[in-house]
Amino acid sequence: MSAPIEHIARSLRNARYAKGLSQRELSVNSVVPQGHISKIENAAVDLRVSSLVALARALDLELMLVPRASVAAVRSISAGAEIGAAHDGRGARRVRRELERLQDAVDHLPGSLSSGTELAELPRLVRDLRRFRPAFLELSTIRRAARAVETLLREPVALDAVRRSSSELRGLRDALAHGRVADEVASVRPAYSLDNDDG
Amino acid sequence: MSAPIEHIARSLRNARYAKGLSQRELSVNSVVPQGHISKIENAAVDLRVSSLVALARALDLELMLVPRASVAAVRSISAGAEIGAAHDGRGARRVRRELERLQDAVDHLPGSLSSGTELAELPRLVRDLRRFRPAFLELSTIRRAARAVETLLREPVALDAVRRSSSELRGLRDALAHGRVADEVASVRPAYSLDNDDG
DNA sequence: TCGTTCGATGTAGAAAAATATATCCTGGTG
DNA sequence: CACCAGGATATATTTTTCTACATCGAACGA
Repeated sequence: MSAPIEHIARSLRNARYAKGLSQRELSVNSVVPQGHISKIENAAVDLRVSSLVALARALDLELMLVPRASVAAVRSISAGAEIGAAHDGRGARRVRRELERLQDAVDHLPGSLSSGTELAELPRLVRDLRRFRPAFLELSTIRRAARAVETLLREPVALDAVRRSSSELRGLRDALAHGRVADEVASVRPAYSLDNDDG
Repeated sequence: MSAPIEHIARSLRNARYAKGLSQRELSVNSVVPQGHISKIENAAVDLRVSSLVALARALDLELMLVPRASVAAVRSISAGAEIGAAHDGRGARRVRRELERLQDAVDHLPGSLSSGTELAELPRLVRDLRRFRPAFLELSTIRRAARAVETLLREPVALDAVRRSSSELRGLRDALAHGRVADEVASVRPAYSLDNDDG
C-alpha cells in the first residue's frame, strides 16, 4: 500500500494504543468491524474517508487538510496535546500493567548488556516514570518499550528497538518532569527531545 | 453525504480555487479523472483515502489526524499560511479578473439596496482590496463575493450570501492590512474576524 | 491446563468507488 | 452567433471496499 496510507494506519494504531483500547472496543465505538480495523491498521486496504472519519471520531482525532507550509507547526502542536491526554480508569490500569511488565523486563536484563551507555539508563528511566500517575503516561510508548526489552531478553540482537524506546521514554519523562503536565514531583533535569511519531 | 465529507469537499474546492486550477488541470496533476473530481467536490461520493491524498498532494495540502484539543490552534495556523500563499502568474490573472467582475457587480448595485449597513461598505471593501497585489488575494473569496453580488442583482432575495461574502472580504482586507502579508500600503483599520472556512 | 483476550486472517456476498468516455449546459468572448 | 472553457452528468465496466461471520494462534491469567 502507498506510504501516506501506511502513515495514517500507524497514526490510528498509535492513537488507539494511547487510549488503551482494543480493536474490539474501538469497533463498538466507531461501528467499524474488528476485522476491518485490523486490515486498516495493517494498511491492507485503501479505506474510504467515511471509515477514516469514523475511527478518528472514536479516537478523539480530527481529519484535517493542512497547507504543506504548516505541517511542521501543526505537528509540534499536536505533540503537545498528545502528551497532555489523560486516560480513564481502564486506560490507567493498562498503563500500570505495562509499566510493571517493563520493570520486570528491565530487571531481568543481565548486567553485561546494560553496561552499554544507552541501556544503562533504562532502570533509572523506568523508576522515574513510575513516579508519575499512570493516567498521564503514554501507553503506547510504555508498551513499545516493554516489548522491545522483552525481545532483547530472548534475542540479544534486537538492540536498536530498545535504544529507540529508551530515547522515547527519556523524552516522555523529561516532558512530564518539565511540567508540561502538572503532576507528582520529580527531580529530573529537563532535556526535551520530543521526537514524536504522530497523532 | 455525511457532514465531514462535505467539509472535506469544500476544502478541496477552495484549495483548488485558491490555486487557480480548473478541474481538468487538477486532474492531470493528481491523476484523478475530471468527472470524479466533480463528484468529489460535490460530496457525491465517499472517496477513498488514496484519492484524497492524491488531490491533496496536487494542491499542496497534507492530510493529518490532529487531536481534537488542537484543532482550534491548527485552524488558526493554517489560516495564516493560506493567506500568505502567493499565486503564480495565471492565478494572479484570474484573481484580477474576478476582482474586476466583483467591482462591476458592485457598481451596478442600486443605491436603494446598498443602503443596508452590511452592503454599504462593499464598495469601499472592493476598493481597498484592489490596492493589494492580486497574488496575495484569495481567489475563492473574491470569486464567491462576485457571484454573490451578481446573483443579488438578478434576484434581490439572495441577501445572505452577499452578507457572508462581505464579511469574508472584510476579514481578508483586515488581515492583509494588518501586515500578515507584507505588501502595498493600505490605511485601513484592523479588526480581525478571520472566521476562515478551512485549509 | 483451561478459558479468555487480542489481533490477524479467510470467505462470500452486497455495495460502492474508480475509470474511461462521452455529453450537456452555462457563462463568457470574439 | 459561434466558439470555448469549466463543470456537472450519464453509462458501462472493473475493481475494491465493506460487512458479517467464523476461525486461528499467541500471550496471559486463573
